Amino acid sequence: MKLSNTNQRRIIIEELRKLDTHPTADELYIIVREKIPQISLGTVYRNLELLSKKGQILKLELTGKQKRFDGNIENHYHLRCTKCGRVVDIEIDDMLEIDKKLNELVDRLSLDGYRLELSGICEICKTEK
Amino acid sequence: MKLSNTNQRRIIIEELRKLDTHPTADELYIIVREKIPQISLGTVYRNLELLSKKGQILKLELTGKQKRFDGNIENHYHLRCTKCGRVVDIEIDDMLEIDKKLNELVDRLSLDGYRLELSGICEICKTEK
DNA sequence: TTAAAATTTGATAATAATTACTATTACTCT
DNA sequence: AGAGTAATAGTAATTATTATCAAATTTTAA
Ligand SMILES: [Mn+2]
Ligand SMILES: [Mn+2]
Ligand SMILES: [Zn+2]
Ligand SMILES: [Zn+2]
Repeated sequence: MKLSNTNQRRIIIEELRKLDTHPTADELYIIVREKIPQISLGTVYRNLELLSKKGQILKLELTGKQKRFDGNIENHYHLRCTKCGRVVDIEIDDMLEIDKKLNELVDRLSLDGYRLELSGICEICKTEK
Repeated sequence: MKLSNTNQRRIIIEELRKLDTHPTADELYIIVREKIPQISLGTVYRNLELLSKKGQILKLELTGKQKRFDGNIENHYHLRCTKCGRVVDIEIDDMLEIDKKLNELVDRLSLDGYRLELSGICEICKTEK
């Protein structure tokens, strides 16, 4: 099935792509309402789900009860801050090697993939005493 | 605060330790009711939460909406089956190396830890059909 | 041993996050 | 433009989990 071009859908992707905060559906809903005040929360949920199925965005099912979404579909890793709960992108060279090893494992065992989540204190929490 | 010795708590740990299926709270509730028919679901939730905080069991927050629990607190890895949804233990030599690398990373960046979940078809689904 | 203090329980209510439903509206394709 | 398909807003329902609280059980310590 192909996706129609609706205003709602376009704004949802646009606004998500502006963020690096990995918002939850309700967080993005608040932002999108500034552009389309009458949009419903269900529409945001529905589209985030659809878009992630189509591979246009990422759905992050990490620890914590709410799903989060990411407009950046490049292969990268996330750190969940144990203090503030933020999910932040992590850029480490070592990851390349670990990623390689994990992909080898996945290939050899004919698996689908893996999900890796680091946890610790984020940079923001580190700097602000 | 120390935990009292209640019959409910004892049976919950006992039954969980007999399983390698990583049951959800409601799945374990059904099993425990065979020993203590009047036990309430809230008691099962409460105790699983407490016991995991005390480190006596593991709480697995993997993909999927329900939390799962594990009586085996040894360091080991899990595979979520994309077909049947089961969570199964995975025993692979490679994991040792990957684990080592990940722990090095965690140490060097002063993180807390990491969470890794593999996904693919489990052995049971592979053999049947 | 016993009684007060602390903890836990079962029952139930409440909450949080997500999904389902549906009449109406918007897109798409010709 | 008009038929056919898909999506929307608004709302209800569902699912998983947590909270509340009086009664029961367990612990502590006299
Ligand atoms: Mn990201
Ligand atoms: Mn296990
Ligand atoms: Zn933080
Ligand atoms: Zn399976």
